[in-house]
Amino acid sequence: MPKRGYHHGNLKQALVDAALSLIEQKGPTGFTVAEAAKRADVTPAAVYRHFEGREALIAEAALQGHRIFADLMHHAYADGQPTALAAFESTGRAYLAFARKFPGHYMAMFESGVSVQAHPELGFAADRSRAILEQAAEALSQHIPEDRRPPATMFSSHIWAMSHGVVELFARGAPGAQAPFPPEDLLETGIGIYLRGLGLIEPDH
Amino acid sequence: MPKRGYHHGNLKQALVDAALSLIEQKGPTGFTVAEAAKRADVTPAAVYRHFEGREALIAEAALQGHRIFADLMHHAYADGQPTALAAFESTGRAYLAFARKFPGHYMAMFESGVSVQAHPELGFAADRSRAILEQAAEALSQHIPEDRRPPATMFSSHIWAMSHGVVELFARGAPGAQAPFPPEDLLETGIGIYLRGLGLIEPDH
DNA sequence: TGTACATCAGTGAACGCGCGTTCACTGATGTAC
DNA sequence: TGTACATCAGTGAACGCGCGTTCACTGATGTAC
Repeated sequence: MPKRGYHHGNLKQALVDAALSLIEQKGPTGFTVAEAAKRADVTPAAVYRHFEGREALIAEAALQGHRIFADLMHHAYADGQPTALAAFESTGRAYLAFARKFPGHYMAMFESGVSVQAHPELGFAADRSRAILEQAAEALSQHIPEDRRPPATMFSSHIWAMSHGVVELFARGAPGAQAPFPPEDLLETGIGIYLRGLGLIEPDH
Repeated sequence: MPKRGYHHGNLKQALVDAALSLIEQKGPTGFTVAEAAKRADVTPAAVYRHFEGREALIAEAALQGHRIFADLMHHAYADGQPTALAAFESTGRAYLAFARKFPGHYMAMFESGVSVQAHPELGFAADRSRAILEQAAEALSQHIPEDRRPPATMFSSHIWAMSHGVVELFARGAPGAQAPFPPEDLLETGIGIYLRGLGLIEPDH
């Protein structure tokens, strides 16, 4: 157990952590201020020393999620090494890996209903990871003849959409969608076929 | 105004409709029994003459959504006419069209958190539309040489995932994802590239 | 057609509950001298 | 090092609220004769 400094020591983070595990366990709506406070061994009122209210707490959790995610994407991209193609595929996989490893963060970010309008920091944080994927797409698109090269933002959006769809439909308890294949395989093959369609992988490789 | 038969006449459906428009306006969590009853000009208690409770009402709304969706898919598929390819592409588009035309139903189905476990009818209803997409994929896959033909359920899953991802990320107010392109175009081009990857469309057509 | 009775959709009032939030407070920690 | 004071993180109790749900009821409709 980490030492407690001033009073609780690190209540703010403890509350975020409690919220994250609550969201993970009970779903995006299953989180309550009272319960989070209880898990942090603190009175509900203490929450308001660190957050403006319930929304702000979820927003902070989502924000931390976006940061972790962007770091993960950055690490996966690895400055385009060893090849633009491999780096791009890694970033695609990173999406699913993130959802698997940080389900609480993932839910806070995409399923909790926090609005980006009300919390612009969230938008900026999300931009960071999207920018990495777009960078990867941009680098990769250099390998496509210019006259039939789609905009990089377009094909990064495709990958983003496919990744998100695989996660939502097959890597979680979505209605009517038991996974016919492991989500990892599904995403891998899906991205593979898509990249072949762009002429970036040899047909029948 | 439709005539009222016995007492209200058709309260059950009126409640479902009220719930759908509430969900559409206030989000999946913004729906309450009291508010739905109010919109149907009825006491909250009356709801319990027709539904076991709140969950059951949402489940009915979702169920109706699945039926509409399956009908739409069926219509889009049109028994594989004029070609297997065109029919398949139509079913892909149907997903987005449905989300656009029936946002309340869509949200009830995919974002309201009703569990398929607790409501098996939902699972069966969802199976119907999935089966149509798989049928379309199966028919289309006959055009791929057998030795490099992926399982039909796999590539229907890819399309399903891409469609769902496009809808969630770009056709709705999802965090950090302002649409760089119209969702319809994004889905159209995405599916196009994917099908080219499968060798079903001429490269550079 | 008329009357007596059965059915059951919707009422009105109330319930217990847990929620997010507030407020004056207390007491542990940090700081000035 | 010791004392006096300031700060402010967390307390404890309470609030108003809207929720989902229940219950005995009423009165419109349907049915049997």
